[in-house]
Amino acid sequence: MAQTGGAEKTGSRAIMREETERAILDAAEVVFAEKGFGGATMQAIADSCGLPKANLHYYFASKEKLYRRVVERIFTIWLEAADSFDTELSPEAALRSYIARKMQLSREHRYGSKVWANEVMHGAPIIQDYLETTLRSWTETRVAVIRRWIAEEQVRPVDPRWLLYMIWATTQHYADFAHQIETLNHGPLDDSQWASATETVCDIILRGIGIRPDADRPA
Amino acid sequence: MAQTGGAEKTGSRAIMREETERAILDAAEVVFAEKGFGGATMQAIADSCGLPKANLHYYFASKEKLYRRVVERIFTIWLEAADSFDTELSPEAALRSYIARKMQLSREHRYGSKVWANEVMHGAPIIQDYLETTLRSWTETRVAVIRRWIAEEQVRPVDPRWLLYMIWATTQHYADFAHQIETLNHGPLDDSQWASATETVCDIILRGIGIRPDADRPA
DNA sequence: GTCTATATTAGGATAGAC
DNA sequence: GTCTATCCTAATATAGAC
Repeated sequence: MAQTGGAEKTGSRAIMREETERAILDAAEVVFAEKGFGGATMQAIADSCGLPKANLHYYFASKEKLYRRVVERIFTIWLEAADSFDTELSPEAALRSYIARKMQLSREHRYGSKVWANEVMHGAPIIQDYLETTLRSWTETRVAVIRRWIAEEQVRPVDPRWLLYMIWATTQHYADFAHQIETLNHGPLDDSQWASATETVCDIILRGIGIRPDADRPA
Repeated sequence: MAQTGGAEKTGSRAIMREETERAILDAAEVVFAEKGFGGATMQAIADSCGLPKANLHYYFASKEKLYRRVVERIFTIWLEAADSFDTELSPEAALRSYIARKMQLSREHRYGSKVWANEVMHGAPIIQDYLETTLRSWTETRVAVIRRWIAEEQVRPVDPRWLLYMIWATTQHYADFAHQIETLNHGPLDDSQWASATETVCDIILRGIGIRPDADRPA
């Protein structure tokens, strides 16, 4: 039982703690995504990671604190993905890599996306400050870049905000509405369907803002 | 007090009942949208429409039955809007009117949209049958129409499903993520912003699928 | 650190007077 | 049909043994 007294490995107590916390956070993310904050129960989360309910309260003082940690973890992942919108690149390259990354996130972090969507839909009680600081400043820099592209006539004149919202909405839809998509698809999307959807989203948006992605390809 | 015994107007009892039901449903829609099913309480709904909690149970046997009625009412509104995708029209006219109608719905029925999004995100426990019947058949007819447009070379070859998901996602985003949009916008969108967003969404999508909306306009 | 047992409160639902 | 008072389950949170 390395759990109780084991100090045979360097820092094993701290590591054990982190591993347990991570297991709880993983389980909580799924339960919060599927049931919402109000519908989720500590019992369900505990069952899902095979711990007694009381242990959750040992690691996280309250349901709300646990939820907050889940949301913060998701925001971090989103922020990293946001970097793939590289303002140094051409409009086509920057938007393609950003959209592709967001689609990948929707596939790999469906539950995180749902928790985020829930949080925003319910008025962002926990992460309002992130919206007003980090997200706002990220958005403003990208809006400025898109405006520059428009001024340089690399992109057709469109309001950059509506463009960004379209990218967010479309990519996140594949996570948040996965259940609806899978119902219509008679099952989960396979690799080629994900690739096709990503390609189509890129192409429609790029052409939509006046970039011809396959201008140099044979018709 | 026409409420108790009043028969002085034709069918007043039935009318009173409908009015009360409607008031409860309206309040419930907002509370379910803002808190989710699990987070919503009968007390909050009762307070919101100024009735004692017990009256809600007189009109709706359980919280779940009330929720079901709210979701069904929303689905009806959505279905009517779906008719604005008129398969007789040209691709441009059909898609423009459909997108515009969906944007209008997002503006006028923000809470309904959120309830729907919540329901789907949580696995559609209540409306799974609608997804499998009504929504699926509606989708299949539209997919067929778009395929015909593609065959006739009126539309660039894109998978019709990804196109429909993009339209749904983008338009519904303005309702479901209204809080985030309003945070970034320092307040609600005004009339001209809604018009501009609608126009931009139409233009990007139409151009994206190979239709030049302003081909006949002066540059 | 882990787990069993329990305190406490919130919330769905109902009984019964009016 | 409306409202007050209440029942009862479920869920958060904690106490305390191990």
